[in-house]
Amino acid sequence: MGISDRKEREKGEMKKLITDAAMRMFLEDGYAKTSIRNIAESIEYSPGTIYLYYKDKDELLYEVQRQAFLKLVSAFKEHATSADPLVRLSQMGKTYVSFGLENPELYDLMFIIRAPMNVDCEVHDDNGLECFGYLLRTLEECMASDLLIFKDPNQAALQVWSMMHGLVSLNIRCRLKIMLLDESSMQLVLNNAIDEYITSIIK
Amino acid sequence: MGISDRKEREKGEMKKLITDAAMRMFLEDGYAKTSIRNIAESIEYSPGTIYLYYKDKDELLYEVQRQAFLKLVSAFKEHATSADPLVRLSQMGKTYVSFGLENPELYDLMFIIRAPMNVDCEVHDDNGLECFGYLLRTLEECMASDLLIFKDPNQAALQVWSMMHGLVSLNIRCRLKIMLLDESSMQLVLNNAIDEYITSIIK
DNA sequence: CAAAGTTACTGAACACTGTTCAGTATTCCA
DNA sequence: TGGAATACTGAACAGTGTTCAGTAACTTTG
Repeated sequence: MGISDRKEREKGEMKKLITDAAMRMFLEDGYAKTSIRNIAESIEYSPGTIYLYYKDKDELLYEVQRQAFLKLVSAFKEHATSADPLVRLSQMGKTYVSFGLENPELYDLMFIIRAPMNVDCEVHDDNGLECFGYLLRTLEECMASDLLIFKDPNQAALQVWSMMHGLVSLNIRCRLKIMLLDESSMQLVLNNAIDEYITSIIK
Repeated sequence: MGISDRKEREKGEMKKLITDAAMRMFLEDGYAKTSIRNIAESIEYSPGTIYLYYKDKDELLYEVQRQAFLKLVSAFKEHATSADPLVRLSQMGKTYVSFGLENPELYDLMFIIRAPMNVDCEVHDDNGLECFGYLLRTLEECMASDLLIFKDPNQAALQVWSMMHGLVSLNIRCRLKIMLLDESSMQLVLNNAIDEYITSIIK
């Protein structure tokens, strides 16, 4: 049956058409300001059509999230490659923070917003699991050589991630304006914070 | 003129009536799920009336934010009172995280959400300045006795705050579900993280 | 005390939002 | 070629923040 194969393929292409448009518009204007009608208009379909491929706006978000986490993993694979796990940890921190500052809308939908329509706090597949695993393995490698102050790799991951997420999210939400830094020195201050933090957790 | 005095007073009372209702409903259902119509209904006025006292929904948010920061300051003043600045720092960390976990919707509107209607990243008065000052003074006191590893109090505040905010906000947004902890052990893990972190920044 | 002026409030209306679904047009298979 | 399956539409529903002409109550003035 070549026809049902083609149908399958076309369905996939349509889903991709939608998520690509969604990704583009989420990146540009953010999740909240992008409406289903806008997405439909940009791909020249009616609003109803999108619901034939995605259950609701949240499901569209999860799909874009999935791709966003792939992007983050790629960034890690590109910039956090040192054989030395301590150096790699530092590279990961800087990669993570840069990723957040360079893609604020993407970071937003990955880690900050809550999808407003449905019930919160569901686990969404393996979104981010690979990223977390990447961090966990690096920390385990560090701790195998007794290089860090932590007792438990999960505790370590929690703390490192919290620090990096704190830096990025407070910055994205402009809560650091309270410190009266100009934008140019911000990147410097953040990098300094990462370095200082990594130093402080080394035994 | 006693009449204009009364008018002034009545205007204040009306504003308080509105913000009290808003605070109650934001706390219960969150900012996004609370509509102007709901607030109006709960105080038995028409939706338009609210706009005679507050420019828009954001201004209502800022007012509630102001009160929320007062609450946080009170919590500090109640639970972070040790004369020893190091102990006080630890108390502040635990108070901050508890505050976040016990009032997630309040924490949300203070530090996480972005008001969706208007332009972002404006500085909103002195919201949170007192809280930040409280932290800064404690850190300065610690550093005056050369107790911490930091070089600059502002850098110190940035890092401490980022860590605490990271812990709370990742938890509130359920991103720590990836670590597969049950809810009861979460508070323990977080407290442990705070202790470990404070220890790691002591010289 | 009554008329005029001021103020407080209303609720319909506007332009949006996510979502649904009866109806239509197209494609597929017998 | 006719009937079934599929793909898509766009109007409609219930909700949102916000505005504003119109009304009702209160205050000041003649």
